[in-house]
Amino acid sequence: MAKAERIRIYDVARVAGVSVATASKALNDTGRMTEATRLRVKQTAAALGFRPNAMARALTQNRSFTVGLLTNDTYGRFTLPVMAGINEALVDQGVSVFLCGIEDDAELGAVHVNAMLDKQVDGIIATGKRIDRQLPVDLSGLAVPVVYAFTQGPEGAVTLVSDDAQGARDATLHLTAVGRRRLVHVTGPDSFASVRTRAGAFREVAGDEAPVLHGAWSEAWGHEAVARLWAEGNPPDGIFCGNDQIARGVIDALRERGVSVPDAVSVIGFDNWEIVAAATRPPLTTIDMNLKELGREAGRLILELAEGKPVEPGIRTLPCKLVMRQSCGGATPVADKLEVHQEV
Amino acid sequence: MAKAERIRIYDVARVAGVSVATASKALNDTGRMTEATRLRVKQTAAALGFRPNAMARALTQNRSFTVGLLTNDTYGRFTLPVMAGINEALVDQGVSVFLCGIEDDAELGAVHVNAMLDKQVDGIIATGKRIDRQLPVDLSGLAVPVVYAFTQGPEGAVTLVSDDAQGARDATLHLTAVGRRRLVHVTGPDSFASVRTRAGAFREVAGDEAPVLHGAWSEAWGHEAVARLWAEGNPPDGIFCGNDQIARGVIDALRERGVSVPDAVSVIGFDNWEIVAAATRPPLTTIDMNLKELGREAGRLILELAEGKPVEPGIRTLPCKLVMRQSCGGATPVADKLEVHQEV
DNA sequence: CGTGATTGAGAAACCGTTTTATCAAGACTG
DNA sequence: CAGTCTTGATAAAACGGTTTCTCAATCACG
Repeated sequence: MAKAERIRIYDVARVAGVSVATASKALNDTGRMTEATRLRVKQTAAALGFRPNAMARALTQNRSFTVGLLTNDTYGRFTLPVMAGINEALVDQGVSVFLCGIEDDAELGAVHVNAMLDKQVDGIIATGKRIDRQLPVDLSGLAVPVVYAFTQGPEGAVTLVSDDAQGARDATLHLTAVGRRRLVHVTGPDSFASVRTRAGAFREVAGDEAPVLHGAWSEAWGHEAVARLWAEGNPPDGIFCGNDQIARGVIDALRERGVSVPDAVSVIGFDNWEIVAAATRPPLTTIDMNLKELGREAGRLILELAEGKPVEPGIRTLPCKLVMRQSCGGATPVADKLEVHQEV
Repeated sequence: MAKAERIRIYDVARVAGVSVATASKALNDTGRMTEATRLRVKQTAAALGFRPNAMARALTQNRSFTVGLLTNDTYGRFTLPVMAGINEALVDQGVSVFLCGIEDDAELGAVHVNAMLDKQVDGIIATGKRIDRQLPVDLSGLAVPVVYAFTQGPEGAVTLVSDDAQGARDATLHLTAVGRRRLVHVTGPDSFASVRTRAGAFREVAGDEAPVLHGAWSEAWGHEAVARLWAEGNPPDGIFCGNDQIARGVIDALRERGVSVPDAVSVIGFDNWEIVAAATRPPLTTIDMNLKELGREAGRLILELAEGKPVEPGIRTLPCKLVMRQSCGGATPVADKLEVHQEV
């Protein structure tokens, strides 16, 4: 469509019969001039299909309308929803996002950070796959603002995390709400902060004696946990799993044992990884961490920082929400697609 | 670390006792000068920690060292490996990647494309979740080069796809290699070009009469297909599935029926979606589409195009490769992590 | 009606590079 | 030794915008 030569502001000015200075001011709604002139310039620009060269603009304003997103989450399980939220918050402002996957390689991280800085990013958002670990790069003392989303930042940084405690509490409360009394929590390794937080919240609701089983973040561990629980007497009637993969393993194992979900046992997961949660039989009731909203918020914050507005440092906690499907019984099952995309 | 003021080339020039022109040429290995001068400038630049302002550079060279990646694959199943490859090919060249998810929204697509063009991207790579569909944006006649990776481009475009036929052939051959004779193909909807290609290749090897069952791309369909196949007499002893999710459904259904995989039946998938393939019991032998390599190639091509080098248009086909795990028997099972990351 | 304040618009400087054109000095050439 | 060729380096002009000054024309006011 648009071919060869790009329209420059110079062209707009000439056609509109004004100087470039006036044209610039007209288009940016700055400076003083007749409303008529401003309108004429704007219409001319629109008619000519003028799109300002972002590079030139960046050079003078020292703003590139670009932010960098750094992640070490290769599969994108966490990064993609966050990214979607960020983009959503920024696209209207004309801000684009550089995505850089850096594995856990410090050197690669440094390379990418430098590339970003060279490109004059207005800010950097760091995100990861684990809330209690820092990325293998030092982002402190950079000339640009940094926001940490779903990964740990240094003291005094602006950090966004989802509310593990509230999510775990809601999950456990949901189990009690559907009438379960013998609750257990099957979760990941004790070394994860979020595991400890969730386990704490679980016991807050289920009682200090309620069992918590630690293992890997895998379906296999879900199977094994069920084997253990059913080997002892008095198996649970409500299982809160640390993530959806464990939950899937648990549900599969229960079916293999002939234990009905949700009739005999309710199972609830954590993450709302749709690809897993929707494939379990029955579909998994789980906790959604609202990562997209977290991304949106991160986008908003980095923008404010980039514009020089003051942002209070510290950890901001965003609520999780319960997504009801059919693995807990009790509630009316909701159509999957609907529920998942229903968020505001 | 690096604080307040950035070092400009002006500073380097002053300290090195040369003009900015000389400094620029020294650092870019252009122009004529004593080797001594060149070296002195370079050393000064290094000592001062000079990093050129990419915006300013972009303005003169009309190259931003930036490319846009457009995708409609929300889950990142296909996009992320492609992206990883692209980044790998480009990071050494100092090129960064804008990632834009555009769902299937034409308007959103246009917004993002325009944002990219404003930022003077050197090229755009379009990728998607389906090889036979175009993205809902028109990228033809743009001022910048475009490469299509794993998505359909218009006539005469530079397009990269994985070799569905070869992959399907290899999968089927593998089933025969482990001694299977009654083969079936359980795959996705007939409307997908890759489904038809793979089915064709399957029959090429397995015989024209070999059954092909079409359904959804889901575990549920895998279950149902098994139910159907075992309802009739003479069930298959080798099943080639159109993707890993179907394969997982098939394997689960077989276990529920007490049919041993791989003793009684061999199952092979397609995609090598590790999160699925590694979680099936037994782990899934499957076909890897080499998406990362596809991304690398896309990166290389877009770079050549951006540099004005001639690139022959047309469709380039990259080979798939067989990833052996344990669902087919026959071969020595390979440790999962090893196999997956072993690629060159 | 003269004078100071306000308004609308433009000229020019600037942002940090690259690149082109220019130029002085030294190296050949005949 | 005068004239031409190289060579190494520089000044200045881009690149495409934004922003700061400056200034003439209009307006308000006593």
